[in-house]
Amino acid sequence: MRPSPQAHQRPDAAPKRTTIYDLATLIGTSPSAVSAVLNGTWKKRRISEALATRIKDMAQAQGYALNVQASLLRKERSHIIGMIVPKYDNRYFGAIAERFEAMARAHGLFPVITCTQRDPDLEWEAARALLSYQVDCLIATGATNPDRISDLCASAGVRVLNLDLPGSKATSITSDNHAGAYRLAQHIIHRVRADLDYQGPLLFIGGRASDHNTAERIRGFEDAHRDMGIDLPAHYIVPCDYEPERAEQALDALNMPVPPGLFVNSTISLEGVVRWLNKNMPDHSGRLRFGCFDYDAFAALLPDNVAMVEQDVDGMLKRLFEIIESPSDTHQHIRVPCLFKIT
Amino acid sequence: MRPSPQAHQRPDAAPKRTTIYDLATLIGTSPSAVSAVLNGTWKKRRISEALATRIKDMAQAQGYALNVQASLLRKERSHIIGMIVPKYDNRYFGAIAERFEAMARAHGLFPVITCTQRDPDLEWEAARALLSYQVDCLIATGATNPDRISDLCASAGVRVLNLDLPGSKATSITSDNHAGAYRLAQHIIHRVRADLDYQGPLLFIGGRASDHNTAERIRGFEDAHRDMGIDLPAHYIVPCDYEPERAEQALDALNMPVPPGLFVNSTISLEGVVRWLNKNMPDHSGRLRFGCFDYDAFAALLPDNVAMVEQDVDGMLKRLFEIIESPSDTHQHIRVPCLFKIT
DNA sequence: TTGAAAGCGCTAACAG
DNA sequence: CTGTTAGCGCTTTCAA
Repeated sequence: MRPSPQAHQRPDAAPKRTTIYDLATLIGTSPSAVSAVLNGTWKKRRISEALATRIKDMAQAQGYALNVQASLLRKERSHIIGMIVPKYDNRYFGAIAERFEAMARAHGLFPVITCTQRDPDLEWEAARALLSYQVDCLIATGATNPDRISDLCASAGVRVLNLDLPGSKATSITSDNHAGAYRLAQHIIHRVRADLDYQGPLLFIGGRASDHNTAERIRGFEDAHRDMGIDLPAHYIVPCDYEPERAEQALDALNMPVPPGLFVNSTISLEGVVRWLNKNMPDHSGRLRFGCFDYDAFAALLPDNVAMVEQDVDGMLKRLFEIIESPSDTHQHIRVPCLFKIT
Repeated sequence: MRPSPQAHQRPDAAPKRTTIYDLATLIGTSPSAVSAVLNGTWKKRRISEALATRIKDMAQAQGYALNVQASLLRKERSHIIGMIVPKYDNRYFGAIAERFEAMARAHGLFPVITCTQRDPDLEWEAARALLSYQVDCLIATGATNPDRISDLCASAGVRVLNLDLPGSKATSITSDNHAGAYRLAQHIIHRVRADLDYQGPLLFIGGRASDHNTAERIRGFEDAHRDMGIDLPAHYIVPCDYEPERAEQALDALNMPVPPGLFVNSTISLEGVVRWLNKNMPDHSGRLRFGCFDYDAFAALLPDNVAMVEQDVDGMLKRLFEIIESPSDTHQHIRVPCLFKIT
C-alpha cells in the first residue's frame, strides 16, 4: 500500500497523488467499483448505497482528485473547449474570455483559453498545444491567419470556429463592422452639421488597413459619406495602426487642419487623439465632435464624444454556442449587430 | 492501417487522431523511435538523422499532434502551471493573466488560467479542476479564501502561491497597498493645500472594508493624515464597495458637503464619482482635486485628477517566478511597491 | 451486486 | 542505432 499523501507533505519529492487503487485497497474493494462510484455511473452498475458512501467518504478523507489525463485517455470526447485570443489586456477580449468561460461551463465543457499576443507563430503553436490537450472544439478569436488554424484542426478532425475575425474555412462570427461604422459615421455627421454647421467629411483615424474589421469599418464610413452626399477625399482616411502614439504621430503629420468631426477606430487610438488634442488644441472643447468604434466607460465621459459603438460580446457568444450545439457543414459568416451608445 | 485523417473530414464521427503507432507503421519503424524523435530525446538515443527527418516529415504530413493526456500520464511532472483569477474583464487582472501566460511559457511551463467570477465556490471548484489536470503549481490570484485552497493543494502535494491577496498558508505576493495609499493621500493633501488652500481631511471612497487590500489602503490613508497632523473623523472613510452605482449612492447619502480632496479606491468607483460630480456639481472643475488607487488611461486625462497609483504587475510576476524557481519552505508575504503616476 | 482484465497513447528502461 | 515491453490511472465490457 502506498503511503497516504497526508503522511509526507512534499518536502521535496511529491507524495504520489491518491488513486482509485489506493482507495480500493484502503476499503477492500475493487478499482472499478471506486471508479464507478466516483464518476457517477454507479446507479446503472447497481452498487450498494453502503459501498458508495464508504467510497465517497474515503475519497473525501484522502483528498482524492481525479487524474484527468488518465480519464480522458480512456474516453473518446474530452469535453474540453479551447479558445485562442490575442490579448486579455483589453476590455473587449477580456469580456470575451470571461463570458466564454462562463458559458462553456454552463454547457458542461471545460474551457481552456490561451493568449497569443497577436503573434501569428504563437497563434499556431497555441492551436497545436490545444489540439494536444484533445480539445473537442477550438475557437480562433481574432486570429491573424484563421484558415491556417482551420486546416490544422481539419487534419486533426477537430471542430473549429472563428470569432471576431472571419476565415473562409470555418464558420465565422464577427461584429457587423460595416453597419456599426455606417451608423456611427452618420451620427457624427448629423452632429457636426447640427452643432457646428460643418458640412465636410469626417476624419477616420486608427486601426490597420490590412485588418479585415478595419476594412469593413472604412467601407461603412465611406458608404455613410456617399449616402449623405459628402465628398470624401482619400487623405481623410488614416488607418495609422493601434498604438496611441501612432494616432498622435498621424495627427502631427496631417497635411490639413484637423476636421471638426472625428471617427476614431478603437479606444486605443482615441487615447492618442485626446492626448494630441489636449496638447495641440487646448481650446478644442466644444469645437469638435467625435465618436469611437469601441467602448470605454471613462471615454464615454469625455466632452464632445457623441457616440460609442460597443461590440455585442454576449450576442456573439450566444450565437457561437448555438452553432457548437447544432453543427452544420456549411461555413457561414454570421455578423452580429453592434450596440450603439449615444453619450 | 488506420484511414488517414485527411481521408474523411469528420462528417460526424471523429477520424481518430494520428498516433505514434500510425506513424510507425506508415514508415515501418517502431513507436518508441517515433516517440523519441518527436519529443526531442532522440539525440541521446542516437537515432539516425535519416530516420529522424523521415519521422518528422511524416508527422508534419499527417498533422500529428501529441496526445498530452497520454504523455503526462507517463511522466511525473506535468509542467502545467495553473492560475485562478477573479475577473478578466478588468485592466489589472487582464494584465496579470496576459503577462503570466507569457512568463510561464518563457519558463517552459504550460499556463492554464481559469476565471472564477469572484465566486468562492467556483474558486474552489476551479482549484480542484486544475489539480485534476495535474498542475505542478497553482497560483491563487485575488482568492477570497486562499487558505482553503492552500490546504487543498497541500493534500495533493502541489505547490501553491497567493497573488494579490495574501493568505497565511502559502507565500503571498501583493502590492504594497499601505505605502501606495500613504503616498497617494499625501500627494492629494499637498495639492489641496497648495491649489485650494484646504487644510481638512480627504474623503476616502470605494472598495470593501472587509477586503484585505482596502483595509491596508485605509491604514495608509489614515497614517498619512496622522503624519501631516490632520484630524480624520470616521465618516470621511466610505468603503462603499466596488460598483460605480455604489459610489454615487454613497455620495448622495453623505451627511456633509463633498470635501475638495478625494481619495478614490479603484477606477470602478471613480467612474461613479465622476458621474455623480457631473450630475450634482456641474461647476466642480478646478474646485477639487482627486487621486485614484488604480490606473486607467482615460481617467488619467480627467481634469483635477492629480495622481493615479498603478500596481506593478510585471514586478509582482517577476517575484512570483523567482519564487517558483527557488522554492523555500517558509511562507513569506512579499509586498511589491506600486507605481505612482502624477497626472 | 461486484471484480478482473483489457487497453487508451505515450515514455523509458532494457534488449538487441 | 533500433525495437520490445511494461506500465502511468482510468473506464468499460464481460464474467461471476
